[in-house]
Amino acid sequence: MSLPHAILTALLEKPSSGLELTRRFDKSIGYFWSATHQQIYRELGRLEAEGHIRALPAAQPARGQKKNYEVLAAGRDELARWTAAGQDPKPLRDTMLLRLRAAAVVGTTGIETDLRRHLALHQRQLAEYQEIEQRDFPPGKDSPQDRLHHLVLRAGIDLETFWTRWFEHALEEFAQLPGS
Amino acid sequence: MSLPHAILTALLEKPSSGLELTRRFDKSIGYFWSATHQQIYRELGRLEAEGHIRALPAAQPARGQKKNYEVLAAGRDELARWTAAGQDPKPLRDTMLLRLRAAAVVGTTGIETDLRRHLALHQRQLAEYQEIEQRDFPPGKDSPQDRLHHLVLRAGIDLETFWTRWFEHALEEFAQLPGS
DNA sequence: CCAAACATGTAACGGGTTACATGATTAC
DNA sequence: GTAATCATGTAACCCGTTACATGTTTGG
Repeated sequence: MSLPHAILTALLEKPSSGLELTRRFDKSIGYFWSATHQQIYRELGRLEAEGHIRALPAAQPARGQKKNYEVLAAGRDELARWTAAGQDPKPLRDTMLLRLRAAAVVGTTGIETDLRRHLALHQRQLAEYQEIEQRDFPPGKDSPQDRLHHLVLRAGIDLETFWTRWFEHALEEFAQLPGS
Repeated sequence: MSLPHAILTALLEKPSSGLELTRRFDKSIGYFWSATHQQIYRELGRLEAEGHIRALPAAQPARGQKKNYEVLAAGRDELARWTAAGQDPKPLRDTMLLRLRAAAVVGTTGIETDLRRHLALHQRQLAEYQEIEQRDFPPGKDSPQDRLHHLVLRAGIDLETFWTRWFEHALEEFAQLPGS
């Protein structure tokens, strides 16, 4: 139950239409909570039915017609409630780690190529985050909002740093493995 | 489509019944791919129907009766194929980061307690992983299987290390935030 | 005018989660 | 004998994914 709250957050930051939200979920909030346009439209419908958001007037309820949404007081309250409520962290679920475990049984043939590819992807993501940091968080900016946003970005940067190092280490190990 | 392959891996490591698998998914493989007993039974049924595993004979097909499964050649082949095939990494999806982003809009009231709780949980998980490392991976052990298992465990240790540091950093930031 | 891009949806499916159901074995 | 535990399942629901459908505006 996080997608509706991701949408509420995005709409509070800036009222938008479904497609605009989809675009914003390709970056920004999407960096730690991705969603497709189908999910977003489905959820916008529910949020509107629950009275958490409303379509701005002057928007015809027709297909192919842009509909802008804004958050209502009830929606803001719900988001505040959800944000403050305790939640357990989700257990890790990582396919690559599972594949390495499987490789210990059925052999490592073919994985190394994908290890290299994943390393490159994580390096690229890291570079992207670092650019955002330099562009959006110069030393002067430190309003409470900026500090929170920077904290979140820091998590992304440090996570990608961890993964790039780990994949490098993994490839070193593979180089020492017999029959590779 | 990873759960069947997690199960195949577990069954190749050691033939088991559904409940034994469930127990093993609470540790070991479950550290990076968790599953409930309902998921496991559903998937065991499918894997058997597809001819990837079979129930060992001398097991009555009755309710409440233990059924041990072993992997067939077709199952091993499928696991090898899946392990070698290229797969894209899943985008990050983290509730706590989303909550911090929401907190930048609706206020930070109430989150700090949960930050502390999560920090403690990650510290505990880290300690557990470190115990496993000391117990299962003494300097001498370095067969290819051991190296792969150790590599996976290393990912867990380094990930939890990252999270503990990040939560500590987050709490420092919160200490400097006005109105906390 | 027509193709591309914009914009909003519907339908179907599969995996993960939760609640519940049922039979067999063991401990007291 | 009966309560707890072991063991295997069924059913319903929600979310994420994929494929497809439909209408509108804009550029050439």
